Amino acid sequence: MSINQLKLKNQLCHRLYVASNSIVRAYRELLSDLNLTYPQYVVMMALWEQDKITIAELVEKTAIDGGAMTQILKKMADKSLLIIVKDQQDKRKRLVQLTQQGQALKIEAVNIPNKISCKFNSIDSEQVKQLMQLLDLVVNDLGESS
Amino acid sequence: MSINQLKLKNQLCHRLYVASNSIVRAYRELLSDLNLTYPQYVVMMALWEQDKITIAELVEKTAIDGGAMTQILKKMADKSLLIIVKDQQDKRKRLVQLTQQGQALKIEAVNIPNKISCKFNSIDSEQVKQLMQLLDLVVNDLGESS
DNA sequence: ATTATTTAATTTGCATGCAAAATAATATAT
DNA sequence: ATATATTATTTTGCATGCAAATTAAATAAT
Repeated sequence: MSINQLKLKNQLCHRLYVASNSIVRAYRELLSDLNLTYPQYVVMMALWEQDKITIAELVEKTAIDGGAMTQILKKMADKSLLIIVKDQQDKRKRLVQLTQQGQALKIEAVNIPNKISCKFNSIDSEQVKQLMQLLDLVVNDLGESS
Repeated sequence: MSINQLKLKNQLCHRLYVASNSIVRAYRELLSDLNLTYPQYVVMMALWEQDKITIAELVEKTAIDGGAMTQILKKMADKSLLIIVKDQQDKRKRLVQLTQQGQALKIEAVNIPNKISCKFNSIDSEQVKQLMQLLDLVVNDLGESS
C-alpha cells in the first residue's frame, strides 16, 4: 500500500512539478519576445493591476521569494521597466513603480493569455477553472503550516 | 476580456507555480531528515522502482533536466547513495545503480507519502486523483510542441 | 574506410527558490 | 529616553531549471 504510494506515477507533487515546469517552458518562448522571464512577467502583471506598491506587497501578491525579488527587480530596473523609490513615510519600505515603458509593455502582453490558451486542446475552460480551484485547496492546506 | 485574463487571479500558470513551490516546500522539511532535496528524492523514487538504468532513462522518468541531472547524481554519489558505472555495450551511456545505503533509505522514505497526505484536509483522495488527471492533460497538451 | 550525423553526457552561464545572516529603520517596553 | 524587539529589504551560499556549447562514442552515408 505505502509502497505503491512511493511510485512517481501516483504522486501529486511530481505531477505538479512536471506541469509547472512544462507550462513555464511554454511561456518562455512567448516571453522572450518581450525580453522577460516568467517571474519577471508575474511581477509585471502584478504591477499592471496595481502600480506603486511596496516590495512586500509585491512578494505577497506574486508569491515570489523576497530574496529573489530583490534580484528580479534590480534586473527589471536595469531594463527601465520600473523604478524603485524610497517611501518617505517609512524609510524601511521601498515602492515599485512602472515606467512609461513598463506600462506600454502591457499592450504587447495582452495577447499572451490567448496564445497560451490555444495550446490546450484536450482541456476546456470549465476544467481549467476546476483545476485552479483544486490547486487553491492544495495551497491553502499547505500554506497554513508555514 | 483579454485584460481580465492578464490578472494573476485568473491564470492557471501562476496557480501551478504557487502550488508546485508550495508542495515542494512541504516536502523539504520531511526530506531534510533524509538529507535529500526534492529532486534528489525524485531520483531515489525512480531508482527504487527500477535500478541500474541509464541517465537518459532517469531523465525521461523524472522529467529532471539533463544538465541538472549530472550535478544531482554527482552529489548523490558523494553521499554514497548510488554509483555511476559505464555501460560496456555502449560506452556513451552510463548506468546509475543504488548502493546498499541507497536501497536501505527506502525504508525510511516509505512514510513520507502518508505524512504529506495528512496535510491535505480540504481535499479528498478522489479530488487528488482528478487533479492528477487534469495535470496530465495539461502536460500532454504542452509537451507535444517541444 | 573515411566523413558526416546523431546520440549520451557534461560543462557553462544565467535566473531563480530558498534558508539564514546581515542591515537599516520603526515600534515597543521598561 | 534608552534598550529591545519587530519589520522591510538586502546579501550570501547552495541547489536546481534551462539553453547552448562541448566532448566522446556510436551510426549512417557516400
